Amino acid sequence: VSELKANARFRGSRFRVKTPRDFLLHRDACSYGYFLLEPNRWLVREQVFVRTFLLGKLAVTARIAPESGKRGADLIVNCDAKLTAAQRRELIAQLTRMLRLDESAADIARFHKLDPRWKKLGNGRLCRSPSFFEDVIKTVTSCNVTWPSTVAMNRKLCLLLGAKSASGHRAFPTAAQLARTRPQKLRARCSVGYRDARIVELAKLFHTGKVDPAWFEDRANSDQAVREALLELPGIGPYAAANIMQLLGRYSHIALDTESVRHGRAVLGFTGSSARVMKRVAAHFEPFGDHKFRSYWFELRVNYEAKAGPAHTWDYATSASTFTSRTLTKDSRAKKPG
DNA sequence: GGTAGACCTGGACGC
DNA sequence: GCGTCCAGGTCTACC
Repeated sequence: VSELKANARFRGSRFRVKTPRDFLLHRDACSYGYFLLEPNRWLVREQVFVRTFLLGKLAVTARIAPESGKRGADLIVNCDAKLTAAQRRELIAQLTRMLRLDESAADIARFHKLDPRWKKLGNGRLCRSPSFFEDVIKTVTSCNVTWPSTVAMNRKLCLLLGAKSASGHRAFPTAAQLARTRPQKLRARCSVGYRDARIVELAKLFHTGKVDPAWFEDRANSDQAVREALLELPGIGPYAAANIMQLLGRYSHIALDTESVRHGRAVLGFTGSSARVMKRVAAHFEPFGDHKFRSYWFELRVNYEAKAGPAHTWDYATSASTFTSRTLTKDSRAKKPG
């Protein structure tokens, strides 16, 4: 019954989107933890991705499902509103960025040539946000907190500021919206703590054009230049910069954090201080060169999935509690599911 | 250049 | 139910 009701709300525009020949929605959408963060929803039972997009001023919720279970199947998109041709193009552009549909099978094959461990499964694409801005804010909400807090911050940000679609879902706040929000309000209503001023400051930098997403997305700029520019931003340190770089499709740096240390000790068998283990983890992935983040990330995921099941069986409702309980490790709380 | 401590929130734990 | 402890990355001050 609930499924029927859900479908009834998505009787707006319906269209199909081409995917690369190796693409699988359940694998490539659930490839990085951001698929569990609002306004993204992964419906485990239906294996459908739901997300509210902002198209100009219109918030539109879309249900995205593969036409079949085969690799490279078209995606069928059902919206809760009628879209103009321009709005449809914009939604497809955002979906393309999010699911990395512009990363071809040949691009993924280059990664597999360097690290053949993931060739059979086809792992390569890492899910991200429809915009650079959302990726930056989501990264800030993942710093210095455990996963349930990151989930809560994103949920509350959408609830407080996100535009509402016809089916009642919320979009992610825009830079303009966050830029005119008082930090104290963010802290009180969204549980962002001391990140309040940093989030508003970041939003102002984007809103005023002092941060130009096009510059960061431009492949002509070197990884080093992009990294240095990211480190100039408030709330962005070495971990956040490396994470945002991988979200930009630049995999030459590993986002080293406490999970890296846990992995170094538990899986790679490294010993010594945290700083020493971290250095050894960095050295361990050095042979993977410009693809090292992906090698690192998919290696981490092997452990997550061994303990919590395949990522496409993780849903929003249970992920927060799942990843805070001690089901993943005996001696540490898992922080960032992938 | 390296390091210690403050910054917040929420889960775990002991009582 | 309450209080305490702890995890988590960035930033600033200090050596």
